[in-house]
Amino acid sequence: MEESQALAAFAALSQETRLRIVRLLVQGGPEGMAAGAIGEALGGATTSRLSFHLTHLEHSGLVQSRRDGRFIIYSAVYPALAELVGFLMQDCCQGHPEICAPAVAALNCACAPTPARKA
Amino acid sequence: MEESQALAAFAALSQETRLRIVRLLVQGGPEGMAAGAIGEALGGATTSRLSFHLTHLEHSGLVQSRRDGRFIIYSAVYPALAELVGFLMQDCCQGHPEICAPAVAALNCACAPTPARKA
DNA sequence: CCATTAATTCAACATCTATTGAGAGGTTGA
DNA sequence: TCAACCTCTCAATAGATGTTGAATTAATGG
Repeated sequence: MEESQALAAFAALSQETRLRIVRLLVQGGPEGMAAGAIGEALGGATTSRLSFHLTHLEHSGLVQSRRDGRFIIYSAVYPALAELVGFLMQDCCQGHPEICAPAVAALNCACAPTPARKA
Repeated sequence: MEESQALAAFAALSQETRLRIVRLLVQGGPEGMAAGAIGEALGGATTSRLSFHLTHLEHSGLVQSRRDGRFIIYSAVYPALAELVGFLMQDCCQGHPEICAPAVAALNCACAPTPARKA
């Protein structure tokens, strides 16, 4: 992953509305959600504001969209999120896993088994 | 982790100089690096600019500092980084690990054994 | 105690970013 | 085709952020 992409992604995540959208879509799974549904879930966001942030997120590569009839469905781009995390934590423990192992354990994701969980 | 902390952290990471500093410190381990050494490693950054960004990072919680004689040593706060990632990816697979497992595998960190590595 | 080294603070300026409200583009079913 | 619906685009404004250079604080050694 290139630095410029990472910067764009972090910039996208540094805004309240956008961070909420990304977390919503991450939890929403691959099916995604229509723009209107996202707006309802967030509450109190004009359509133009929402559109601005969704476009921003799409340009950052963290979110993708497809049209379904009148709706535009947005969904999280999981590989992009993972690459971003990988870019940030690259070479985090230089042969000394004990340094960051407890930190990584905090990931608390069912699909990233930690030594503690022994999966 | 609270949303406001996450927003501050992502904002900190969305700036070129600061992202480079964090990655440098992540790779630098718990011992940390003096402000001057960080400046040299980055190349071409005035001391005031560097100080501005280091202070910004410290306020965000991603980096901590301690004085050692004339030097001020900065180091990464690993648990904060992990919490941030956890906050972003929370409930990313709602019982369907196959959705984000390949993504998480991209983490590529020796201290986060993936199913593929069977550690 | 003075000179030197290390790093921070401050104010001013330029730049970037988000919000708002009005209007326009596509899509569907009658 | 028309009306209803969902969403996007645009220009103006207000607010937040980064850079610069000069001055300042703090610690060390002679």
